[in-house]
Amino acid sequence: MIDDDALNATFAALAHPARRAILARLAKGSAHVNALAEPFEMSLPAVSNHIRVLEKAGLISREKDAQFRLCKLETRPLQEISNWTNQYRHIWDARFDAMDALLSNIKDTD
Amino acid sequence: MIDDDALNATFAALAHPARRAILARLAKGSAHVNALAEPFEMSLPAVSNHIRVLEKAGLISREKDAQFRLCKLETRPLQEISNWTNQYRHIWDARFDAMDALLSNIKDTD
DNA sequence: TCTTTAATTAAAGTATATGACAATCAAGCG
DNA sequence: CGCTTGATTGTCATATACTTTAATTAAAGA
Repeated sequence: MIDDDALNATFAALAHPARRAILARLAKGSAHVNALAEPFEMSLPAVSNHIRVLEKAGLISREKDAQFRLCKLETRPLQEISNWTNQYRHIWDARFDAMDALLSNIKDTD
Repeated sequence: MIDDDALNATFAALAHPARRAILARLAKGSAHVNALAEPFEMSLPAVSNHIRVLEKAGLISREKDAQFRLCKLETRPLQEISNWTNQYRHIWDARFDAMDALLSNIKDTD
């Protein structure tokens, strides 16, 4: 299971609200570290570390631009967790169908 | 952001391969704790703790049956991370389209 | 060169996660 | 009741996560 490690890293990275907020910000466009840190109460080193975690999980990439680091959202890990989640979709579909049938039945006998 | 805590718990729970393996097993049907622990090298208390983490995240529920605990997969948190991931789907769609256009262009000028 | 800006690294503290083993609880059975 | 089975709780050790402050690197500009 080679991508087991990848899933571990991706899920762990997404488990922190600050990191999800950073991704949400990057979904609107690439940004530098200071700009990403600005909305947070946290210190800059703390944000820098969150960015490092996101990069190690492949959720973002960083491009050097003089003394700046331009951070960009990467979607591959998100696609992977989407695929992983889809393994279970038939189960919630089945339960929804069962619920639906139950409700129809109640309505019919009403 | 009330469901921020829920997402934290769900993503953190899914970040451990043993816990994902337990969910995969439960996708095939409900099972008792000992049955869930059987495939693992880990001690039973360790598995019991993983199950506790999954339950706190709402990913499973437990039903008492004499001295047994029947564990059942719950899909709501999985649907929630599916929804969360869908926020980003337009980005990877857009990038795929851009890549597609680029490849078409290369083929046209070939 | 000296300074400013952008960002990372280092050191340190607190907290939480993981897992082992031992002990315990709870329920059913002889 | 005493025993077995299923599962949890307690205690401990190790490791990793999160955050801060202080210091450092890297690049640009006066």
